[in-house]
Parts: sequence; C-alpha cells; structure tokens
Amino acid sequence: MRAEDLLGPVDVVAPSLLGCWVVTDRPEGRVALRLTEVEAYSGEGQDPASHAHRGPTPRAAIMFGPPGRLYVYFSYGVHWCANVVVGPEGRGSAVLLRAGEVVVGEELARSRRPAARVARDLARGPARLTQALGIGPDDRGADLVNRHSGVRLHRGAAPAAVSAGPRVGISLATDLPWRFWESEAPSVSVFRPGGKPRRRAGGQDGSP
DNA sequence: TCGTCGATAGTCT
DNA sequence: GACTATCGACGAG
Repeated sequence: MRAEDLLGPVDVVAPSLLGCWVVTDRPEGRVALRLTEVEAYSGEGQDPASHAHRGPTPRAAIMFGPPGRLYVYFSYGVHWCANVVVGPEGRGSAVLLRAGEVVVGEELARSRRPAARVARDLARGPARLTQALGIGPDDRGADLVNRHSGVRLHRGAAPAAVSAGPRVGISLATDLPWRFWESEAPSVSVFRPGGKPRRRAGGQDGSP
C-alpha cells in the first residue's frame, strides 16, 4: 500500500480498502486480517459525525496529518478504535476499521479476545478489531504505509461484491451511506443497522 | 437466538 | 458536566 492510493475522496477510498490486509508485528507474534467492513468520515464540514468536524482539536489532530497514519481514539471509556487517515494532508478525513477476518495468528488473536467464541467474532466490530490486532494508544500516529512499522496496511484482493449503507452507532448524518462492507461476509458487524439510537438510563419522556 | 442494559474515562463545551 | 464512531453479560422464549 502506498500513500498515493489513499489520496482520493474518503467515500471512494473507503470501499477500496475492503479486502486489504492489516498486519501487526509484536514481540509475541504477528496477526493479520482482511478488512470486511469500514466506515468513511469526512473532514470537509459536511459530516458532523466526524471527530474532525470541529477542526484539529488535540485528539483529532492526527486526522489532519498525512495519509496512511493511524488515528486511534478511546471510546465509551472502555474501548480503543482505529482509523486510517486518507486524503491530502490538512483535510481531516479518515476511514474507521469496523471488522475483518483474521487470517494469520488466530491463536494470538484468540488469546487477546477470550470472549470470542467463534473465529468470526475475533474482529467483528471496531473495538474487537483493535483488540485482536493488539492496537492501542501506543500506536497513535503509526505510519501504515511504512514497511518497517509495527502496524501496516497491504493491498489485497478486492471482494467480489461490496454493499453500502448508513453508518452505525452515530446520531448525526445517519443518512449518508458511508458504511461499506463485503457482501455476505460472516464477520460484518451487526449492530442495529439503521438503528434507533440507544437511550441512556432515566425517564425517556416527560413523566417524572 | 434475540433484545435490553450498564460500565467507564477521555474529550469538548 | 454532558456526551460518546462499543462490548459483553444477562434474561426471556
């Protein structure tokens, strides 16, 4: 994978990443997976769901850096999620890695994800994917297109068919069909597509 | 097998 | 002080 391959519009680059490999090399071993589901987040202002929407805040600064870098953020106080920065430097667009199929190092991935009962659950969901790969805060800003990096992105065979639909887990701009997945892949996350936003605890309506 | 609910802390207003 | 690009446990059928 070269940085030039990531320069196009984010909603064009995102589906092109399906079928690509994400590889992590650690002292304890290597894990590689094929991407089966991604989401596009644009930094150009028309996407209020993006972390880049409010400009280069300290957290989102990496999104405005050069393409091919890894943007890692902490979610819900519990999980880490990983994005690939795409587009020209300064634009602030990124692709969220939502799901994949582990093809190398399944045993190591299982040891990192003891809750996964079957293979397809190892990287089904963005936080699970980062766990299976062993990606964490130390990998913020990692250069995915540098072959000496501990986390790398490789070009792979494109899937036979790609589906598109609304993004998951957000409450803004849910009409944009910027979630892309490999059609009929068993490892695609299944979290309430088109879903109703989950309400927090407490009275929903006016009754006290 | 499916639907519902709580945990938890960094980030921004 | 409110919110969040989620996960896994648990109960009912």
